[in-house]
Amino acid sequence: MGALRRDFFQESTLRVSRALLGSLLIRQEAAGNRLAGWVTETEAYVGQSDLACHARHGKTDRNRVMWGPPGHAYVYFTYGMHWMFNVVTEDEGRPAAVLLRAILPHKGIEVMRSRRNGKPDRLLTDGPAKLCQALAIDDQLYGADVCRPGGPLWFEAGIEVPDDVVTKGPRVGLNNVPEPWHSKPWRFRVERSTMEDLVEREGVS
DNA sequence: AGCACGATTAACT
DNA sequence: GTTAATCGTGCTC
Repeated sequence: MGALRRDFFQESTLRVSRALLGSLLIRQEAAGNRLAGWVTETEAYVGQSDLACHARHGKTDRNRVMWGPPGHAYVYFTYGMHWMFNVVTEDEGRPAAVLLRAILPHKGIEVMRSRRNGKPDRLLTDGPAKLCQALAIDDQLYGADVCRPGGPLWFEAGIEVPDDVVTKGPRVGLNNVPEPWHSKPWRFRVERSTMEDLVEREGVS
């Protein structure tokens, strides 16, 4: 299984968003914990013209990493309590990123349970802030290179997800975003149970 | 300097 | 279905 390289992310954000489904997100902590999960939900945020994208106001201290080279982590804090994790896409100078919205836990589930305060397993990583809590992703990982296996965070090629089980729909949580951006079908999702079936079929232990 | 609001979550009716 | 929690960010004055 190969790690996803920078050229994987230096691509159309919509294609990267779709292609990340089924890949394995790996979090290696300094303390020694190795956590991992299969990506089951993403959203694409595409440049300054996309009025849902944080790049819409131009480059700021918070979003500057989106203007940098692809394959780096854009981590931000919101609602006064939650962290969100994105991967920067497209060519350097073009601000765009994919938001990681959900994963299916694979390794380190005990650690995830404790971080998530003993919540039921199906609620451990089924939201963008939940997966950040479970994987201990916060501002320390701002700008981290996710193309370095053995670093704090990277992706490996995982399970192939066929088109007929992928749901495309509008991005969620965009309260004051005008059309047409509000309704662009830039959210990509696989049902948890479907992902479990695909994993089992693949015979991954 | 002040203010409205957020790429959410959990708890509640 | 509704709503509080909680504070950094970016906009307006």
